[in-house]
Amino acid sequence: MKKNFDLNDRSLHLLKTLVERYIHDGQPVGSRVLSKNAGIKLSPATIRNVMSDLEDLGLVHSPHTSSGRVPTVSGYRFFVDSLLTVKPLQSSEICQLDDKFKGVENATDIVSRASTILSEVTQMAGVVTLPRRELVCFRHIEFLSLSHNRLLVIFVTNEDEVHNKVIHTLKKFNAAELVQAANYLNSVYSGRSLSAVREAVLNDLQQDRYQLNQGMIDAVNIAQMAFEEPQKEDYVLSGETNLMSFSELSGKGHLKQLFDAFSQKQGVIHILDQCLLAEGVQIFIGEESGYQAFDQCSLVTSSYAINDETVGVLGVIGPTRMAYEKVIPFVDVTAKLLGSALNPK
Amino acid sequence: MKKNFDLNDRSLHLLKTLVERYIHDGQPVGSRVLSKNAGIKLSPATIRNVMSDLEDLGLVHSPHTSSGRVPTVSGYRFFVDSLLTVKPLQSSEICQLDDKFKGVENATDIVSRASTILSEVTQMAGVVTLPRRELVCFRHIEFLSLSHNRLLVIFVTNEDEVHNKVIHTLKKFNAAELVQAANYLNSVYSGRSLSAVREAVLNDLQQDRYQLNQGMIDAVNIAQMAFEEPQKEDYVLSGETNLMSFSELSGKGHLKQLFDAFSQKQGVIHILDQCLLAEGVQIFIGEESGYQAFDQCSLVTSSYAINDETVGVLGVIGPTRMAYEKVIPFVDVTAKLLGSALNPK
DNA sequence: ACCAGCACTCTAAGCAAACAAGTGCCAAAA
DNA sequence: TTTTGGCACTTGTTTGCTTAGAGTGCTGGT
Repeated sequence: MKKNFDLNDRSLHLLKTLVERYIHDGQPVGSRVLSKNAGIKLSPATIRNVMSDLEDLGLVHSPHTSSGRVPTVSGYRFFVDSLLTVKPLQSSEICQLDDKFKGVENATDIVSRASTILSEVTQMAGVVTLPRRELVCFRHIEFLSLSHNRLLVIFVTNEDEVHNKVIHTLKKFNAAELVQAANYLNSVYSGRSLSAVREAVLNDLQQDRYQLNQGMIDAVNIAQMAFEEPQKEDYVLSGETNLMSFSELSGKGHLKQLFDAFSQKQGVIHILDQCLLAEGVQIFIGEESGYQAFDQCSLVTSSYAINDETVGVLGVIGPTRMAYEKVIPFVDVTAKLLGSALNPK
Repeated sequence: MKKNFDLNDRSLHLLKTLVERYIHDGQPVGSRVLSKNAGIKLSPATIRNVMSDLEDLGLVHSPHTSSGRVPTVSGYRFFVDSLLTVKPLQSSEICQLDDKFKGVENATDIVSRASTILSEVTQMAGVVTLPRRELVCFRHIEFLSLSHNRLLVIFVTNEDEVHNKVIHTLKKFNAAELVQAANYLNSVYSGRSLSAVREAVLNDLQQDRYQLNQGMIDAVNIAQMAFEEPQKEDYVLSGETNLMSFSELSGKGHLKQLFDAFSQKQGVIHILDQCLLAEGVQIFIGEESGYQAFDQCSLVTSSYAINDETVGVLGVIGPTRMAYEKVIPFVDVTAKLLGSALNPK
C-alpha cells in the first residue's frame, strides 16, 4: 500500500516543508513562502514546477487557480509514512505522564484517566477502548431473585469490576438454590477468562447430564443466560469539546455529524477494532476511516497490551491538520503507560 | 417577582404576537408585519409608538436603529408568565408517549428513555436527573474480599439497581465473616431507604456496643464506610447534538461553553436541583439560570414524582427562541408519565 | 387617540476598481 | 538540461459607492 511516487530528494523535501508549514499555520502555502522557508536556494519559479508535479501525483491541491497548495489525503499519508521526523518524548516528560496514572486503582478509572490525559495534552479528543472482555478474568458470581421469575445476576471480574444484568428464568428459584448455584459456579469457573467461561458453560451443557445433579444443571443453565453477550464493547471519550475550537471542523453540519457518530459509538468502535490487530501506532487520515463523519479528522491510534497481550486501543481524534510529529510518539508512550498501569503487579 | 408593567390589552396583544412571530421565524419583527399579523386594525405608525413603550419597559429591543424588535429576556419571561396560551396535548398523543415507556424495566433505563423521548420530540436536548437517592430503597448487600485489606461492596437498590464501591478496612476478613456480616446487614436494614439506612448505621454505632457481638460490630463498621456518600447525583442527557443545528447557539465559543458545562455536570445539576423544590413546570430563560454557558438557552423543566413524592427533575434545553407553547405541556406530561413508569406497581 | 406622511438611519446586495497572491508558461541564462 | 526572471492571467479580498428596502421617530392633521 505504501507508494513510492519516485520522487527525488528535492521534491520530498519541498513536500515535507509544505506539509509542515500548512500544519503550522493552516494557510495554503505558495511558492514564495516555500522558497524562503525550505532552506534550499531555489527560486519560486522552480518551486512552482515542482509543485505542479506534486499536484499531478495527487499529493497536493490548489483550492483555486491562484492560491498556494494544500496537502491532500495522499499527501498527508505520504508525509506521515515517509517524511515525518517524530519528536520522541523526553524521559522527564514520560515520567510526568506516568505520574498521572498514579493513585488510580480501578481498571475503568485508569482507562478514563488515560482518555483525559490524551485529550488534555493534545488539546484534541482522546479515546480509549475498555480492555477486551476475552481477556477479562471471571472472579465471582452472585444471584438475587426478583419478582416474576426474574433473576439479577451480579458478577465480578478482574479483582473489582462489577457487572450486572437481569435474566428471565423458566422456574422460580429460592434463596438456598441460588446460593448453591452461585457457589457451584464460583468454585468451577472462577479464575478463568470470561470467554473461556462461556465456552466451558456451553460445553458442560452439551455434556452427559447424568454426571451432574439437578442443582448443577440449574446453575449451568442460569450461567448460560448470564454469560451470553455479557457486555458490549465500549470506549471512553474525553475532550470532545476541544474539537469545537477547530475552524476546519465547525463548518456546515460537520460538528453535528461527528458528535452524532460519537454518541452512536458503533462506528467509532468499528474503526478502533481495526487497530486491535496491528502493533504500534496507526493513523487514519480523513476519509481513510471510511466514515463520512470523520472526513476532516485524523485519528492517531495505538493498541495497548497487558503482559504483551493486546487488549485494547487508544487514540487521539483531531483535525487532519494536526502536529503528527508530537501526537504520534505521545500516543505511543501513553499506550505503553496504560498497559503497565493496568498490569496487575 | 412577577411584574405587571401596567400594560393595556392592546400592548399585551401586540407583545404576544411579536414574540410568537419572532419565535416562529427568527427575524426581528417590524411594525408593518405586526400590523398585518396581529389581527387588530392598527396602522404601523401606531404600533411603532406601542413598540417604543415596550422598548422603554425593557421587554423588546432593536438590534439597530432601523430593524424590527426582538424580545428581551424580560420579554420572554413576561410572555411565558402571562401571555402564553399553551397547547395541551391530545390524549392520543399522550398515549403514544406512554407507549414509548413500555417494555423498559430497569429504572435507569426508564430514565434514559425519558431523556431520549424529550430530545426526539422537541428536536432539542433532553435531560433527566436520576431519582433522588434518599428515596432509593436498600435491598441487598454483598461483600467480596480483595487484596490488601480492600473490600468490594456490592449493593442492590430498588429491585434491580446495582451499585458498588471499594473500601479499605483495618483488618482482614475471611469469607465466612463477610457472609455473616452481609446476612446481618441484609436482615436488619433491607427494605429501608438508603438515607434511613445511613442514619440507622450511625445510630447503631453510637449505641451501647455490649448488645452486639463482634461480628455485628464489624458488620456495622463496614456498613458505615459502605454507605457514606453512596453515589453522586447524576443526570442523563440526550440529543445534545440537536443543539448544534441552531444558528443562534453556534456563534463564537458558545457551543463549546455549553458542551463543557454538560460534561462537567456540576453546573447543570445545580440548576436542576433548584427545580426539585417547586411543583410543576419551571422555566429558565437565558441568563436567568445564572450560568454564562446558558446565555442563549432556555431550560423548561418539571419535577417528577413517584407516589406523590418528588424524586427528580426532567427538562428540555434549547435556544431561547423555542416553541414554549408546545414544549411546556409536553415536559409536563412527560414528567407525569415518567413518574408513573417508575412507580413500582 | 389614531394615523398619514416625511425625513432619517441602517442593512443588504450589487458592482466596479484596486490590490494582493499565486500560478503557468516561455524564453533566456547558467 | 536545469534554473530562473518576466509576464500574462486567474482568483480572492478588500474597499468604496450606490441603490433598494425595511423600519423608525416625529410631526401635524383629523
